[in-house]
Amino acid sequence: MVRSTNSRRPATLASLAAELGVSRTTVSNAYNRPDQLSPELRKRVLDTARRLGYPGPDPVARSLRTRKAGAVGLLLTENLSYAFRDPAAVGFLEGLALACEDADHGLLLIPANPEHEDVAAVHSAGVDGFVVYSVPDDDPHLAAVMERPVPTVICDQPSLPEIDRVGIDDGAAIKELARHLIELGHRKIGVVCMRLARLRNDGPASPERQSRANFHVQRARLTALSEAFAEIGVDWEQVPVIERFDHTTESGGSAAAQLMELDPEITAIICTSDILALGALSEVRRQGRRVPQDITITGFDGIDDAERVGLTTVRQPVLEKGRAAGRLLLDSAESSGKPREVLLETQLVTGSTAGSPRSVEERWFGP
Amino acid sequence: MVRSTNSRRPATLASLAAELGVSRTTVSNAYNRPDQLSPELRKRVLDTARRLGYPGPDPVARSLRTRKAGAVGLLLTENLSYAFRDPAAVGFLEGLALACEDADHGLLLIPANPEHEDVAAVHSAGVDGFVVYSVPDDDPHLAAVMERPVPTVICDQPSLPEIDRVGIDDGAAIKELARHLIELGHRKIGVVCMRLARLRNDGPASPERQSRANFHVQRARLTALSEAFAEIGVDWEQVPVIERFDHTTESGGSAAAQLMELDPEITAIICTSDILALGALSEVRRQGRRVPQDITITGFDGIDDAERVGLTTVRQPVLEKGRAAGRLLLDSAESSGKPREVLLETQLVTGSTAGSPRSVEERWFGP
DNA sequence: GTGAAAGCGCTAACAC
DNA sequence: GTGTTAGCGCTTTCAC
Repeated sequence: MVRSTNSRRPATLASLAAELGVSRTTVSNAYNRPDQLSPELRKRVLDTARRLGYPGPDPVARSLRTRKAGAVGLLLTENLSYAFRDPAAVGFLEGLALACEDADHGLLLIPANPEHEDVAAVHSAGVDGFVVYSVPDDDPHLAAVMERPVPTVICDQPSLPEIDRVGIDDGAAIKELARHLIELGHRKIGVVCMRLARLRNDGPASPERQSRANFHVQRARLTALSEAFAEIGVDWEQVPVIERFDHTTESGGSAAAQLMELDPEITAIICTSDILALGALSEVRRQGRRVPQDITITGFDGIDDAERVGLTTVRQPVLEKGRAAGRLLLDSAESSGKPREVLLETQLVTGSTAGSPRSVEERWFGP
Repeated sequence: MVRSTNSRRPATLASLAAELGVSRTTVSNAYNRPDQLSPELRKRVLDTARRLGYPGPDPVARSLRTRKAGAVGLLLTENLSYAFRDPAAVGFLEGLALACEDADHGLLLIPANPEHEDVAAVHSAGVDGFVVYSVPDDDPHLAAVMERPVPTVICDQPSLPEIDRVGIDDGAAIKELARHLIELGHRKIGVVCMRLARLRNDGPASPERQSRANFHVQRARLTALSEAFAEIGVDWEQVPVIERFDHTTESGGSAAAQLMELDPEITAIICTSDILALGALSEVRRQGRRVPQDITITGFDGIDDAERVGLTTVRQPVLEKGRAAGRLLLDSAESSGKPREVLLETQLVTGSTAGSPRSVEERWFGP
């Protein structure tokens, strides 16, 4: 196997045609419409192409002409490499890749560093459409995507009126979880949540900040929690909510610590992701507390590691989300104008990290 | 945020220029060379663009003109979605994504289903270069990549004389592992390896098949093992090697079972990947044998799960491999003609799954 | 079954 | 600082 040449592109469709003494159309047909010319001629074309080191029609030129790139662009909130760190994101990617593969499309990961406002990468992506995965509603990259005259599907957030979307019912899902905790008897809880805005903020999130969150999913979950607990008379103003910018177990751990220091009386820590919950779990145990006897911890997502340690959480079909997003995008032909929305089912997973809170007496004097 | 229009592309650089009564160059400059025109004019151009719903220069047309796509293509052995299942592949992807991000390039995952011979996806990828990750030397997609007149870097396999490559010294790495087992006293071993050719084969791999393997990495490891054991007088012809096509823990488990049935006397199972080893571990334990007291098991890669369970293995820097491959490709300008090779360091990880074999007496009558 | 003509939308010299 | 010219390499009616 020898590389034809390392130098400058040697031959074009036109030069090949000239060499052969046929028209460009014929050469083009040899590649794209074999039935439009005699097998002999086609063979002659292809053979000469090999001899001249002609690599076949240039994909970019073809794209320009056909107005198809054969690729789907993916925009993520985070550094590209982050996408490979978060199991939920990896699951989503897998599903999306599956859908692309089925439709013979490539998947272009777009470098959209959230720290930078530079949206050039979005502008220069040669794609037939975009999938946007969980970005803040004021993300400049998202705005750039919306400007591109190609179909777009958003997964999770934001929820835009005109745009196809796939997601879950975040509110309903976490409400089910909240009711589970309420039934167990929890009244004093604390919350650890992911970033609520594009600017870093690590610490307590006031109710104002919560309701002003630029991440629709986080906002929906917090709102639903407040509603669920309001139903039993808990004043949400008194519920500590700790925000973390980085989505890591370390963040989850430090947030849990901060929470317990802020209000030692809480009997449960609700985390808006499994990653955060896993970190909280470690931290709580490091402090010598038992779960769930001393404190209850819950997550969200249903990643493998969570199930492995028996975390009480909400399982969402991340792979299906990716696949649904890809399908929606690649079926855009059928899009009859009105935006479509796909809501996937979630499932409460009652693990071993949630239990009934002990009474204050029990806490101090044993069961 | 409103999508300018959902209909057909409304404006082009030319129509914008006409509308403004300026030349196309000026409009182009407004986007690409702000310093080439007055700020006022630029503003007027951009404003009119917004008004007309002009989304900025078409990326494909620009690519055609500039001969740059701003993207790197990635070719994998497996279905795209597999890449997200294998932790080693995910690590590689992360590294590669990092390198691409640094260079403001996108990463295009190319759908190259190994079951199909259809290489159209390779032909239609608008990229500035390819990274090829661990494919068999007779892969038709690889051949298609080699035909494209763009730089290419291969990671792991195959090892082609003309092409830049990044990898590890597979032979040396596994030899170190082999010597470790030899020192522990193992003489009767069995091997579980990954696929050796493009066609499915699940079962024993003869020495001929081993040396004819289309996967350079597997071949190198098997050869090195045979050499290491030859040094102490072990006849490699007698060493059972079980091949598995699918790279899963299930495969590892069934292969281990097959191995033990084939030769109940083996005291160690060397697996050529952690995934296979993890599967072997489960199977062996399921059969009631203790590791390492009853049998020794080793892996290769150093994935998180392996370290978690204390697998004796070889750690290789998967993320660094991805990053190195990306850098090599994106630095191709500096490529002075002669192919470059980057070999990364590996490290023997002595975990808790390798120990001294018990004597036959001990096996039957206890220690 | 084959060819001629007409661009797809853009950028880069170079001249003004 | 702005415009003119000349393609980048290809596909696609539509005649022949």
